[in-house]
Amino acid sequence: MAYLDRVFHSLSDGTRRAVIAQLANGPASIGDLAQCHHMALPSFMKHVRVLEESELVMSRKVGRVRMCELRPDALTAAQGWLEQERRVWETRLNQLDSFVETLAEKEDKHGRE
Amino acid sequence: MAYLDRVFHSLSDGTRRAVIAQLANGPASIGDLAQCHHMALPSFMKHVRVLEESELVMSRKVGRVRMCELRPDALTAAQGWLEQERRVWETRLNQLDSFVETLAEKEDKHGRE
DNA sequence: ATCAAGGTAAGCCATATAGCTAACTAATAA
DNA sequence: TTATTAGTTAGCTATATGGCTTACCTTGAT
Repeated sequence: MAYLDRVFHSLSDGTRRAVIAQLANGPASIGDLAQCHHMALPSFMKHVRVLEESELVMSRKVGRVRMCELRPDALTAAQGWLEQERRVWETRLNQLDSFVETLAEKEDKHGRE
Repeated sequence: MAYLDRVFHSLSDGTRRAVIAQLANGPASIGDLAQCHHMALPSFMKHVRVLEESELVMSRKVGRVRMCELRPDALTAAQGWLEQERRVWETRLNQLDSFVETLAEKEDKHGRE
């Protein structure tokens, strides 16, 4: 699976988006996260693994608890893709606009002849 | 499934992202899209359906061919979510920064005492 | 040294996904 | 009117997902 596939797949789950939102406010342990989403620990581990594989989150063990935190550049790839596509789209719309405008001008001239 | 779930899920597939990129350059029929991705028509229909259910794409039938086009506001929801999360994250970092700075100042003062 | 707590591994289950083929429908071209 | 073309529906397969439980391992507290 490609990198962007993993990123967007990570984001496609409400629980994982909530985790990201939560981690944006500071690190948390797996236990904390699981408890506050009313989910069994192993279930939550999977989410954390997905988030790590998409490089949105990183974690390390301190004693027997694993702390998770958001990666600094977490969302830039996704944002980058969206922005680029939007730019292409808007550029095309502008071109269409001016094309239609040109047409209208010609129509106009034609009308006046 | 929630709206954002659907949107990000749509974007989590390379083929669908390619379709979006393609449609940003103008409308296309299902047949066109399928052919240019070397895929059977019915397989492609599923992708188009997913894209429509996530409100990224709309389509209508003209004669016997179905034309697909990007929705004007397609990517704004996804962009919005990303931007907001990023803002939260950066705000927190700034606060941390100034907190550390304050600490450093106090340390400094303390040192001079 | 022992026990509790937090995490991890393994494996079960129901559902969803991404692809396919084959059969059907509806619009167009000959 | 008959073929051809473009979509569509139905159904198959293999794999992935999101949840669970149960058993195990490590670390920290008593």
